[in-house]
Amino acid sequence: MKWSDLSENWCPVARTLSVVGDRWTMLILRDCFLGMSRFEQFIASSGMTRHILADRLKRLVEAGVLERRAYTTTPKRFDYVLTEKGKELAPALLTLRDWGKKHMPVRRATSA
Amino acid sequence: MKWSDLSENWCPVARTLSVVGDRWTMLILRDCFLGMSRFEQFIASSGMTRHILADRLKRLVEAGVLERRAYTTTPKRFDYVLTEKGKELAPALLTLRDWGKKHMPVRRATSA
DNA sequence: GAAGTAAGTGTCGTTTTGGAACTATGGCAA
DNA sequence: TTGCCATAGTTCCAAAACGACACTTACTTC
Repeated sequence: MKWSDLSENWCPVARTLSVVGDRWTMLILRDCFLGMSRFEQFIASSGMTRHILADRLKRLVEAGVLERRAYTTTPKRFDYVLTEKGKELAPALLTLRDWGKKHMPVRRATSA
Repeated sequence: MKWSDLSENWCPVARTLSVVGDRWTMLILRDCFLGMSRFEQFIASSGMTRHILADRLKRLVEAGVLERRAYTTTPKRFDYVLTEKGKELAPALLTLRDWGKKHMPVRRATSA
């Protein structure tokens, strides 16, 4: 893997993937679109490890897709919210969702 | 990573990602849409290692996104071509491309 | 019969990941 | 004012995935 090498690739698809080309990253974004914004929420929702979540959030903030905003100063707690750039990933998530609905039916429900 | 665990997830986005939620996988699909179909072509185009390419192709074939077709029987050579299911990922690739064009400008060209 | 091509495998050392515990800071409650 | 809980991470270790590159197999061509 050369995460960052892709960011200067001639191909815009590759450049996009340098930011969101990771299963966990996409799931974080999905959760953001569902209204989540906090570390523990992402953990509970996605099943990823705290380690990876911390790493992916950092990358997304660096990439300008999410913004890290303190919502309390005293114990220093943060919200992660979509920037305009991040919000414009909605169509991508929606096409992935549509494809999944059509081509990846669930055989047995895992929760609902 | 729990590649396969996601395939039965309640969320269609997650299920889709269980198949294509990987930077290399997406790049292979991009190349397919650009008309490529052979091992060495993918290698030359994407810069991934043969090891990973072999693995991802196998997964994509298992997922029904690509079809592995022998184009010579004597030395056993194969083409990897998009199935209908695979072709329907085009909108997803296009939205990723559009986002990349808009939000991930190239600072310096790497090849062209 | 030596070299080239296509499609992988094998090996090996380095990264990344998964899992779980640990830290820091403050709230609340007894 | 000690103890427990919540949030947002960080640290540690073992296991899995990855990157680089050589090697294989089965032809073809020179």
